[in-house]
Amino acid sequence: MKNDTITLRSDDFAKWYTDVVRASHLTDYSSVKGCTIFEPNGYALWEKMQSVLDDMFKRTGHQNVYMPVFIPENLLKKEGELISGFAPECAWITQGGNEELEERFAFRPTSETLFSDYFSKTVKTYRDLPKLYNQWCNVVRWEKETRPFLRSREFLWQEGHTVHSNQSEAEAETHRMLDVYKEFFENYLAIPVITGKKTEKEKFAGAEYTLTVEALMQNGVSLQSATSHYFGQKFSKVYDIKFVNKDNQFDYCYQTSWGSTTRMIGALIMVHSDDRGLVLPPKIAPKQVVIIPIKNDEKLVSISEHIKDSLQEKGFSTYIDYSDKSAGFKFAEAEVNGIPLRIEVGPRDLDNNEVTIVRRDNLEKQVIKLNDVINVVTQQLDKMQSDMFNKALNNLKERTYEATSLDEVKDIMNNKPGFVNAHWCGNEECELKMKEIKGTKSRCIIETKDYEHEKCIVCNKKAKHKVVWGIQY
RNA sequence: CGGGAAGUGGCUCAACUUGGUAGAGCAUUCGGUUUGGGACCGAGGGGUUGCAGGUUCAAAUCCUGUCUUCCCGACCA
Repeated sequence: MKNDTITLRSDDFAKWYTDVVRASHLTDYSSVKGCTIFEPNGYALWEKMQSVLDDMFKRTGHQNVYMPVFIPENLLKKEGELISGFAPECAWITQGGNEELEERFAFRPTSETLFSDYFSKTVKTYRDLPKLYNQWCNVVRWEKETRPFLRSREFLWQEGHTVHSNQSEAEAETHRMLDVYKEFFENYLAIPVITGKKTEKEKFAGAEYTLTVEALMQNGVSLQSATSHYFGQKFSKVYDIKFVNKDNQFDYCYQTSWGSTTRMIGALIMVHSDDRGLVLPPKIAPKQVVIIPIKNDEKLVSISEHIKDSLQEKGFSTYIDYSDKSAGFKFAEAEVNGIPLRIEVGPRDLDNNEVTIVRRDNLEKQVIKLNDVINVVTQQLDKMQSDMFNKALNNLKERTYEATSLDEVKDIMNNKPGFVNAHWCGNEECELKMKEIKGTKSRCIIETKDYEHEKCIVCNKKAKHKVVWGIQY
């Protein structure tokens, strides 16, 4: 009998998603709405993502810091756009011990204000610049509707905050970090993405502009997966981040921020997983290989251990399932947990000096010689990584459309939703009109000149942009 | 925040309509046999029915409130 039954993707995608999250023991619910417990499997996955990203940040010259969780109301409110964007979802601390606080504190929903306040104290001269900081932390946003990883009241993330002496350097940083995210998504998470600028309506509160990484889920719904913002001097003027430039003049800094969250775990699930549970790309799977002795037999176990040692020596994260469950149970469990490769060590194969190796993504079985284990594992993990990317890329291509009328968009979104490329005049009313079609929103602006002789898909007036549209999670 | 559904041992659910000693399967523990797709036999343990209040001789069951989860919309990573 099965422990956890997973709803079929085709029956109910949303239900399937939460079933996979639970069945693979990534998270469990806590008693506070929208706050989940990261179970060992889920936290290991986050740690792996952190370590890869952190390494990429370090290689691009960033340093980690840590800011407090509390933001005094005054500090938060200095920048008007930011507070109007975040005020509705702030959690406030009003009491300390038994004393009512004179000024309430927000639990950080994002830390621009804290970083800006800090920069205003520490940046004095152009020689102090740039400052390239990042912090790993939790943030709180009091969401009304919640869903594991995709939308929760507390979530884990990384937020980079940088200050520069000039605009071009800051803008270059904004683009550079977008590229870092893109590389991370494509090379590690095996998720093809589109990138571009958000429209005014969709940009981050307080940013001059927002660059975004957008991914497409198996069901054609799009997910904003990471963002990089250019602030110009907006915050530096409000928070007084001044420095003396080379000409001995005061100038305000140019700032950026960029972030990615545990939502990426949700993307990973919705892009790759299947009706049996989690499917993880090898480069991000905390455990890459599981060895399953078919019987609890001394010889099988010692060979399993030998295989494990040699794989670990080569840097593959490997473990043996020693439990005395039946073989079938262990297979199923490895599958629901998304272990990329499984090696079955059983007496039948062993008589021929062979083992069976099974890939999680396509469930293909291969009987191989013991001597070939390392080669085949190396090869198959590599192949699996690129196969998963290509499969996701095919879905993306299949679901990318060009449209010139609202009827076409309606047709697409009702039948096989995805990314719809269409021209747009730049007016918010037309964005809102698109939203009436199953909540279709602009994902990002495509950098192209091809709008020049085109008309807005909604109002038929002269187009200003070509935009990717999609239904969002 | 609107519309719908649901909360009963760890999990999936039954009993609720018509109030009257809370039940099953799976999981778990012990013993044994097993082990190539979620094993089998035997014996145990585990629940003040989400929480709070009300109605009643009596509440899992009826009423009110509240919290949490799921699905669908409006808002955001």
